Amino acid sequence: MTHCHTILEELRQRGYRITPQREMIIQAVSHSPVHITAEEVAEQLRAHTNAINIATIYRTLELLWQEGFACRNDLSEGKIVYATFQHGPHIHLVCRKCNKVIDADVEILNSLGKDLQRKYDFQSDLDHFSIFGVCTDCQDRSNSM
Amino acid sequence: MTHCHTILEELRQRGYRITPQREMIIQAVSHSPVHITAEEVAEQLRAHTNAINIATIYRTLELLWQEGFACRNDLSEGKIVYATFQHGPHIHLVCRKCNKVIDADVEILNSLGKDLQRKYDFQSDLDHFSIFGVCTDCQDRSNSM
DNA sequence: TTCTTTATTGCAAGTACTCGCAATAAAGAA
DNA sequence: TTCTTTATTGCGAGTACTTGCAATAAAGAA
Repeated sequence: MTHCHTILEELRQRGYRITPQREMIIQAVSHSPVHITAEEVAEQLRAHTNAINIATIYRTLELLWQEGFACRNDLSEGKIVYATFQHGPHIHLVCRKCNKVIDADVEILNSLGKDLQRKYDFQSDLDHFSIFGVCTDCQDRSNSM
Repeated sequence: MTHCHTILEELRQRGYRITPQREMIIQAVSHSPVHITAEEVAEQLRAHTNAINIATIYRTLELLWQEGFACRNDLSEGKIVYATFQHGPHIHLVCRKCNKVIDADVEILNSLGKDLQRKYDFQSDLDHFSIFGVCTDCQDRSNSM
């Protein structure tokens, strides 16, 4: 609740307009305990109203990402997932062979973030981050073939 | 030339079949000096033959990625780009505000790769890697608003 | 060389997402 | 409160990519 309102207030202050559609979409994303897709937001909202267009949902999710209120991850499932930063930062190690996702510790990225800031003055989004590669099981599998 | 044949030979040894389509697609990708999209591969191949279906191109690019012969990057331009490892590893710092892409040094990721290997036995694809964030210019722009 | 197996292709339909444009409505001004 | 400006929405069309399935053809066996 509080979190939603913080985002809405910040958006207003940055000159964006607060519409009922945006309120509902932000509520849905920031209350979701897990990453959520645009289609899942749409499903949730259809319970309350059938008056929100899917294009608006895509646009709002893009906005939340661009303004730094949400992360946006391609988990190689054919869909992009979004989440607000309510639920603690983490890294996804995504296996490109079996699509398994391992959640890793953020600490591992601390020094990288600082290096990128220092060397390139680039403020990197490392809080919810995906790294592709090959997991243990799939490494073994290809060795034994 | 040599590079193509290495990939083809390796694929055959892993039990994949070598078709004229795959040969042409691999040639196109591995000779491209820059990242290339599926549609760009199709354009190039249309010069030689008009007999390759776009679905085959997508499938072959996916295969090259899964088997570790190509990288696959979402540069947030609405298209996915591919490249083989001919042209030296690098990192893309992609600005989520203005979509600018800064090429960074790979060395910056060396310790991360080792950490992920050690802690999670995860073999990460860090050779052509994208990191989203906000570039210098866009940081300044949002501070002054 | 011919046969057999089955991976791969092409096609057409489907899904995820984007974009241009006219209509609507938020937010500040009067 | 009403007016004005212009960001935002909904719609429909378009793009990027995926998938199921029958037909084709690569690769090893005979």
